[in-house]
This record gives sequence, structure tokens and C-alpha cells, in this order.
Amino acid sequence: MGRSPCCDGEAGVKKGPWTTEEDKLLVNYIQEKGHGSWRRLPKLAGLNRCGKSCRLRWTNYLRPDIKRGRFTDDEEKLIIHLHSLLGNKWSSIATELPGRTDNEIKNYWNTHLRKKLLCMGIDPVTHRPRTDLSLLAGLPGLLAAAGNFGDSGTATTAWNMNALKLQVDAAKFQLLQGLVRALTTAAAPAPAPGMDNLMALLALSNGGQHGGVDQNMLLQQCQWNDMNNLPALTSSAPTSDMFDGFSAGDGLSSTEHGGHGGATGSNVTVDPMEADDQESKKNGGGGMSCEQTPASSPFNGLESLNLMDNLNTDGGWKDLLEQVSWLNSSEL
DNA sequence: AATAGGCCCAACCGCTCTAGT
DNA sequence: TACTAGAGCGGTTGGGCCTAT
Repeated sequence: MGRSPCCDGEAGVKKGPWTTEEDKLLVNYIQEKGHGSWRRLPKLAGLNRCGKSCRLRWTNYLRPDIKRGRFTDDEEKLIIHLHSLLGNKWSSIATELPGRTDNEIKNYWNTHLRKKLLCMGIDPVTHRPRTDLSLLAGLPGLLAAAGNFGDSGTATTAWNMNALKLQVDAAKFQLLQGLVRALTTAAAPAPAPGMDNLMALLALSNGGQHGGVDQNMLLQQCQWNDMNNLPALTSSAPTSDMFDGFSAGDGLSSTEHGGHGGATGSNVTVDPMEADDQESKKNGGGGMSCEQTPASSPFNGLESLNLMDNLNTDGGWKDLLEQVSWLNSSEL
């Protein structure tokens, strides 16, 4: 046990980037004799490096079976899935991706996938929707900055402000998360919108011409949450562990939906009409009723909003924000 | 053209695990 | 059983590259 003395006491051992000459020496030696003892290898191969450094250079870079280039969609999907199961066990994950090293996967996770999940409102550690609504607090400001409040005439062009788009998207995801959470929480009162409204939210992103939520991300998010399987509000009270069944294992891919609004997932549809139909069937034909809005609710229910037309232009997101905030505060 | 800032990734560090004695 | 050496793993860093200003 204890720390390896490797490298520690070796004065004059070279560190830093490897030269092509060193690479050549290492490759030639290993191809000829195998690596054997890494500790003895540097001396035998004529390298002024520590064994650890040699091993790392070989396993992460020089090994002939290493696959170079971009990660494919399938690989990306697999990494996310495996990470949801194994956590930061990069070496275990790497064994399932031939030609990829643990270091490469780790780097890719930290620089790309982690951010991607965060943007989707998914906690990259738990692989569950982020339940903190911290981003919501910033949404009004973001929307205002994007010109979405109070001046509907400028909304469309303002929504194309690239500088704000990502932040706004992230906040909108939080908003959706809030809605889903409210819908699935027993304590939540009735004024939440029905699933058809959620599907209308999805439709908002259609074509992206309003600069709305990134459609792929939304589709993934909704598929992730298995939204279509959420209970109707009119049904019996949902359980508090409603999210427990969600995992990263199903249908997550950054590009598999093609970016053209074509959901290939089994339970998500892009067409709002189709979505409404499906929801109607699921909810016994009537969808979720907002008639049950309690007197205590400050709102009349989002069914009064024509989401598709109004959300981006008449402060709809603001209304939605208030609605969700209210639902969440009453839930707590 | 210069520069600042952000991103990416190869490499390092420090710890744990495992096998051998 | 206790100890040690060596290997492996995950976290972190630093420097090169790219992009925006």
C-alpha cells in the first residue's frame, strides 16, 4: 500500500510533452519486447522518462488500436448511458468503447457532454432533471434583455439574439422542469397546464424561427422525462418518487432526432396536433382539466393561453414563469 | 495586427488497489 | 499477516490553439 515512489525520487527525469523521437523509442521498444515492467522500461528503451509517464503515453496516445477523431453519436449516447450507470468510472466506461481511452472519454465528458446535459437542465452527476429552479430567477431578466417583455413588436428579432439564446434556453428548460415537477407532485394544486400545453411548448421550438428552445434538446428532455407517461392531474395523486424511474438509458442522443423536428423516439411527437390527440386519449379524451383551478390560485390556468401563438410574443413565458413559481412555492 | 479570453486535451499528480514476498 | 512495489485510476493543470474584439 501507500503511494508509489515512481517518479518522486527520480531527479533529472524529463517531464512535459513527448517528442517524436521519444515516441519512436517507446513504440519500437514495446513492439519489439512488450512493455513488461513499466518501471524498468524507460532505462531499457533508452528514455529519460519515468515508467508512469511511458505507460500513460502508450495507453493514451501511442497504442496502435487507438481510435482518433470525433466521437460518434452512438459513442456519445453510450458514454452518457454508461456514466448514468457507473459514474466517473472512466476506465470501466472505456472498456465499452473500443479504441477510446479513459482519458479521452473523461476529457470529452468534461468539455462537452457535461455542459450539454447542464444546458438540457439535467444534472450531469445524477442524470436527473435539475430540481433547483435557480435559473428561473434569471429568466425575466433574460427575457427582458431579449426584448421579449412589454414590447411584443420586437420579440421575434430579439429572440434571435445569439448572445442570450443559450441562457434563455437553459432557463426555459428549468421552466419546463418546473412544470413537470408541479404536474407530478401530489401537493401541487390543479391550475397547472395539461400535457397538451406541454406539447404546445414543444411545438414552440418547431423550426426555431422564433429563436425559441432548441428543438433537439427539448425533444431529448421530454423523452428523457418520459413525459407522455406522466400522470394526468385528474388522476389519483402522483407519488413523490415519480422521478425515480427516469434514467439516462433511454433514447438519449444529441443528434438522433435529426434536427429537423423528426422525433424518432417512441414516446415523443413534434406535431402539436398529434400530441394533443395522444394526450387526449391518454387523459380519457378531455386532457387535463383546468376547471379544477382552486380559488386560491392567482391564475385561471394556462389553458387560457394560446401557447403556440402567445408564449413568445405576449409575455407568455413570463406568465408561465409566474405560474410555475407559484406552483413550486405552494408545493413547498 | 495585437491581444484577451475561452476551450481543449495531453500530461502530471496523488491516491488506491493488487500481487508478490 | 504485514509490508512493499508496481500498476491503474480519477482529478487537475498548463500550454497551445482558436475566436472575438
